[in-house]
Amino acid sequence: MPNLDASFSALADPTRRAILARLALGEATVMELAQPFEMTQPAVSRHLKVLADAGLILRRVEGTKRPCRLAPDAVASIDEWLAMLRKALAANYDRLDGVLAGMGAKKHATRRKDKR
Amino acid sequence: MPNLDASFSALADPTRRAILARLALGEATVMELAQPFEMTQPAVSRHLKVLADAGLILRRVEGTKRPCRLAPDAVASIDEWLAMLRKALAANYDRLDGVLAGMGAKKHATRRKDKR
DNA sequence: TCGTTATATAATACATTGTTTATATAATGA
DNA sequence: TCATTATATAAACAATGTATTATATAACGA
Repeated sequence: MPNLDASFSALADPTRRAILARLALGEATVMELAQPFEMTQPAVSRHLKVLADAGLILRRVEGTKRPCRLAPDAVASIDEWLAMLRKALAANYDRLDGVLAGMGAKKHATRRKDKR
Repeated sequence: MPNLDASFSALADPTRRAILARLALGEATVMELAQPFEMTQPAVSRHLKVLADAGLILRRVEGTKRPCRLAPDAVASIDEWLAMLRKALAANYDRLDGVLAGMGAKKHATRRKDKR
């Protein structure tokens, strides 16, 4: 299983997510990806390398082309981690609900946007 | 819904994921979080700000403390995006399976680790 | 009110990342 | 074999992000 550092780091970049979204529509070569994204080919190649290293995409060789596609089990490991959070949320939420209600600080969570 | 850029960027950092994992065990104050992670308090504060801005955690005020906890719907928006990938994978995988099989390039994906 | 505790902010040093241009490599077709 | 197409790599650099120390602020307890 690919490591989470690489996976999330890869997904953290909007360009790479856009690339994945594009690949969700089907296989695409590097040039095909470079066009809609208004970036140079080397830039896309670099992003693809990041995605590949993270195990999010797979590449095959077809002549001089290297069509990319989404990696089947990429999402799985990410899901696993998120499942941990999900589970914790389910548990903590209820628990805290009581705690918070009991101290009058209920929905009053005091979240400061950025303050000053 | 929080934006994905912020969410994934926040999750991309191992320290922040560790903090979330810690928070999965229950609420914790800044100092409580700072201890196990062997970092200075300001560093943790900064990470918490990132997590809060990304909508991944909530903070409430309790005296001089500011206990943090996981945000209930944080995972949701991330899941939505991943669902898109998941769906695409389900669709593309089958489709490509045929394509690949039909051109002898099957499992031969040629993924270069880092080459040289 | 004063010292302490809990946390945030500022200034700064440093590492990482993303982009570009230029160039290399590798397969294709004439 | 030569020009072309598709992609990768290198070098350079700007932009970001992260960690640290020093300092500010705010609530608490004596």
